[in-house]
Amino acid sequence: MSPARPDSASVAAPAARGTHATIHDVARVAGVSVASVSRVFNGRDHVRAEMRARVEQAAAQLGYVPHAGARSLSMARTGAMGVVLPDLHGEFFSELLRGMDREASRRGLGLLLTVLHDGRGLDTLAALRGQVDGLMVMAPELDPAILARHMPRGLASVFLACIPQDGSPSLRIDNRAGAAAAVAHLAAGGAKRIVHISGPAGNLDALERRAGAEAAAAAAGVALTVIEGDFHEGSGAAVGESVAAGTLEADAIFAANDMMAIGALMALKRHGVAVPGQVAIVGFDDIPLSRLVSPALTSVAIDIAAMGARAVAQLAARITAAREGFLESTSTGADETIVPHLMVRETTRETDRG
Amino acid sequence: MSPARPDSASVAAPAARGTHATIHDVARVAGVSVASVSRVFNGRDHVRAEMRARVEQAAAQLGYVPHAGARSLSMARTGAMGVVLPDLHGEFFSELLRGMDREASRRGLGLLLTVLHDGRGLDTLAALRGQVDGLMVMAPELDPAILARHMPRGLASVFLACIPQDGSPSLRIDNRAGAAAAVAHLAAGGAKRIVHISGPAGNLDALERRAGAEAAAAAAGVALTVIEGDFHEGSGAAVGESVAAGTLEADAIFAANDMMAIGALMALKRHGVAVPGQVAIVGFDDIPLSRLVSPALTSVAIDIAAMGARAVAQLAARITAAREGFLESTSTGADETIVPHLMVRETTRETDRG
DNA sequence: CTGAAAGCGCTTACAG
DNA sequence: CTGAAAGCGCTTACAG
Repeated sequence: MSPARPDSASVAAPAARGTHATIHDVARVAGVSVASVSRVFNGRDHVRAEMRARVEQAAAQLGYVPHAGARSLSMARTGAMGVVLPDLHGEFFSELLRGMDREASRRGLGLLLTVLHDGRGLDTLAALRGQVDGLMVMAPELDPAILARHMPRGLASVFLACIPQDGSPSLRIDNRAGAAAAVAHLAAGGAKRIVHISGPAGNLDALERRAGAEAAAAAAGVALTVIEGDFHEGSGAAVGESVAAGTLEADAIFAANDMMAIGALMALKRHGVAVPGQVAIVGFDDIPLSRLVSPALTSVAIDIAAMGARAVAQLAARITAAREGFLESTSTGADETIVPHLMVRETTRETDRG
Repeated sequence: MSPARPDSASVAAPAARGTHATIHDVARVAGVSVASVSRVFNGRDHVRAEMRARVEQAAAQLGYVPHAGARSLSMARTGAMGVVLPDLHGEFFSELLRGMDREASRRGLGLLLTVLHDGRGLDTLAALRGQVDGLMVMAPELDPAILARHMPRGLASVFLACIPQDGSPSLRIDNRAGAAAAVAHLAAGGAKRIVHISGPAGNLDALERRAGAEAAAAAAGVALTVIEGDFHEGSGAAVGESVAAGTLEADAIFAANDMMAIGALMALKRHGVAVPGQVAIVGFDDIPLSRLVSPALTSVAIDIAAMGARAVAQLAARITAAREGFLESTSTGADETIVPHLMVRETTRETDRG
């Protein structure tokens, strides 16, 4: 209705300056109703070939692209899934996202990333309503009650490596079993005094790994000293330094993740301590890097990408179920537990090069 | 209007089953207009304290959360930025996302991820209109013309490491300078026959790095043989094997990225070739891993996270400019070039341990 | 097969 | 300060 800028010489310019053509513009140019334009673009209903041609013509001429936001409002479906992760770094997250993306893009779904910088970001979760169809939440550090309080009510969700709230399915790593396998392996290799570098207190994965390590150590009758780390290389290095200096006695180290294990490994090497000759090492996660350090790191492996893909599949199932009316109280989609396995490499076995 | 399910005993249940309370529900319960509810939640206009209290009461009682989709439709602002990346893996991407997230969450913005699996996914780009406020696109492998054809018209965007289309600003790495520095460093260290493991043909970064390497080799008067790789560890390993076998003569290797450099390094070590004693190695990117392999890899460093953060900042500026009416033809936000620097480590310098 | 109209859940001039 | 109404750009029963 507003007069077109006279200096705009282009064909059938859309309404305002800089603005996109809308479905109304296309309808007007094609001389049909907006309903028909919608039908042509969604292709479910039947439309006459001539109508289709005219609409497609007009759309091409105007450079029309449907507005995803408007569409999702009227269809009550956004085509995106929210991913809520703790502060991201390292290969664990790129692997997880990679797996999620693989499955999501197969289904034509987008991924909306939200990072929780230790707690901050929680309030943005509720704001995700209407922006995503569901949520995948990984928050191993968070008090479940706090997390629960911030979850947008009624939004389908699946929890990764943290305790599920409502009937939401969860994907859990069997941390106990993995840690126990690591310690049993070290004991079988002759270790007598194992140091466990744990994850930060309050982290669920960390707690479970520690419990598994303690159980296995008790079962094998070997000593286990726990030193709290923070999942970063530095805290592993500190332990390595202590062991090299003799402050801390150990013939084996089991770290709650690979980065700490690698930190310890580097520190020991720096001080000329033979690995695994004098001190054997096992990590957890089996990030791609573990294979590349030398000696290559023995680690408890989980298929991180597969876990991401499973999370997407579970969430998709849950969204469908919700749409078809099954209420949320029913736990749709059973929980899944991922059982890790030990990747034995050079840090736990004598190699022929001294 | 539809009769509430009689078995639902909960207080003031929202309209349909499983459905969220809307702004209308809150307005009804609070006994005010929807406009007032909106004002309370947006807090720009003045509202009486008593009104505010009643609305907040009602909202809390109903568990009301504003619908982001509806909001963004009427405000023409989604609060999300689209990130378009090539198939993601490795630390480069987690670093980039980390940097983007840092800046985006500071601004209260979300990140919507779209991965281009070599070309597939391009058609989903247009569908992003109305779902994000702007786009950050990294597509070094794509024909710029093809990319241009698929870009949603009129959506603000910034290009990373690829040629900008319209007046969109771009963030470029000075690949030539970085590669030249690497080769000059090798030549200065005494290398006479350098093998360059390039990235895949058609990749812009790869082309530029190669060009920089060739120029520097010519300038230094040393021989440079180019072998095409694919940016993955395996192709670097293959070159390492050839060098170890003597099929390929080289006293230095410059790889177009770190993963290939590490592949070569591992292969050489496996065959007992001394690094850097017999063959020196330089990589590109300086991913965190480079520091951890042994000997630690000399590499051309770029601050990847900072680059991600800059992209977000540039895009934000561009979105603001577009909103305030500066037309897209004007190139808002100057291009930025990031100059890498050489991180010298053990693969190019004799260490005291033989 | 096609169109007029209502509706998705918000925001925001426009009047009071 | 507050409310009624129009509008954001789509989709989808409902009639024809």
